[in-house]
Amino acid sequence: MADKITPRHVDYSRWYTDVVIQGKLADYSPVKGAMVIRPTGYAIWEKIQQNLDRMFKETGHENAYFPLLIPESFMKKEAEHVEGFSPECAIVTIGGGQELEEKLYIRPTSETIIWAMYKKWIMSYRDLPILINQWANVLRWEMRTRLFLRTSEFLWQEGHTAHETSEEAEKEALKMLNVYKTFAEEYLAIPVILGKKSESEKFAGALHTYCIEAMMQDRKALQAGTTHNLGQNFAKAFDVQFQNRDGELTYVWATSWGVSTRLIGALIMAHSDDRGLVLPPRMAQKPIVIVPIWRGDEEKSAVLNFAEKVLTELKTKYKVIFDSREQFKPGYKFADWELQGIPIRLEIGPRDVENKQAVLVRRDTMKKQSVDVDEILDKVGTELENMQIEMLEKAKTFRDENTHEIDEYRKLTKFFGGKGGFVKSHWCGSPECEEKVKSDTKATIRSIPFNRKKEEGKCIVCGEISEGRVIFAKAY
RNA sequence: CGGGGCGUAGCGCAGCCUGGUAGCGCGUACGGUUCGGGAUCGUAAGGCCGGAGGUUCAAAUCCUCUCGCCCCGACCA
Repeated sequence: MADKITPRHVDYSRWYTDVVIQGKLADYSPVKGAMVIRPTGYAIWEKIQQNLDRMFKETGHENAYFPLLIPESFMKKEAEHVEGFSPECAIVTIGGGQELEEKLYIRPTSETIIWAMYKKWIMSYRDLPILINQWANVLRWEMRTRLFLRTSEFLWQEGHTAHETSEEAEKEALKMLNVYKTFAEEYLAIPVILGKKSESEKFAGALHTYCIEAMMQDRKALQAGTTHNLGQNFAKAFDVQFQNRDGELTYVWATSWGVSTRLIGALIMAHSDDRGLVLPPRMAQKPIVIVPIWRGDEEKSAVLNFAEKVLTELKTKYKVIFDSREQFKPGYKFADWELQGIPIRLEIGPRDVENKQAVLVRRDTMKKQSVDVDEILDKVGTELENMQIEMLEKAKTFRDENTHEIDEYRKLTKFFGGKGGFVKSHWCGSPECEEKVKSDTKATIRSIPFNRKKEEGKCIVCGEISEGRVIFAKAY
């Protein structure tokens, strides 16, 4: 605990790891590439789950659970899918001491097993739509892993829907993208750009992949969530046909969509500072900590008495941490809770008891103010709301300040050789031009934004006609 | 898979070159003084020196093999 966090400007990557480890969010496990999510970190995941789950249900989805193990033959049915995922799969070959007749893949994603089941369940248009979500763990054998951002096993939710028409599937993919956007902005306080992925970046087996893309404090992009219009690819691979309203047999239209524990990494990298985690109030399981301060027994009882009254009042509305640990001095406690991102700290010492006040400190701004205990409930409420809003604003300002329109290739390569950020440039749509930028700068097309201006331009690489700008950035 | 680094107390490390009683800091436990920004003093507990084999009177240290982890690249949510 005495360890200091490496400041962001010294080493961003070490800073991130320090925040995660010292904030007790996660720890390295004995299994390579897999991490342990500790209670403080898991509480954030639970917040993500609670809110998204509610939003999924409000949009008509229901939860189900499919098996962890997928028969090898299923994995091989959709050509692009196999190619995309096979290299990063772990495979079970022995069960009960016996070599298995058919190998079982540990799911890297569940499209295949789910569509095998949908074949059984879908006969008629009357069986549609199916709107199922599952909360699960998946495994992808990654070469290089980073806490939360890329671990071989991770937790996520995956929605898998089946529809009568192409239009309906497209609508669903966009609807869920908007659910993700709302969640990212209103809860995580991370502004996101909605858009479509280029061919090379889309999901293996999808027609289109949509994404919400966010900027981290090192100006790199992080894909925070994706939704896919799978077209009829999986229905064809698994032969899922239904009798439509005209009595004809047709293939089902599909979507899938997911967000993962990576969102916790995004949350950390978007807001935290050199003191540690900064949580938007809505993501804090316990948004308030009270730190009583005293000298000697006499003060101790007076302070604790007073502080407990404040606690009782706040508890009517919030979950509150009351830190009366004897073995630590106040300064230590301040640092400790700052590390864990608690949005509001209330310091209560002898002076405050005398004035019937408490010192309120906001984690994001670190600004202190004295608050009368009579109005403390209101004041805390206002500050929590303000903090939620201001954190989003701050992140948005940062992103906009680091987003630039660039029209010359030389400037583009120079930009990514420097401090980087988001670049809006014209692109003709060819994979070759996209690839050239990638090999020259390591930046990729993160998004073809929905809201881009219709604008005649010339591709920044080849000079061919382009109808709008796309976003280039280095990404996690 | 390529490059680099490292395995010694819970954590971070020194000791290894030049073999000879395993050490430091932090943390932990107990006691005292402290308490408005990471306190301090005292006492104590805590080790198959990653594993196997070899050399030697003697190995954390020398030799061989092996296992694992971390960081940087190519791949990926």
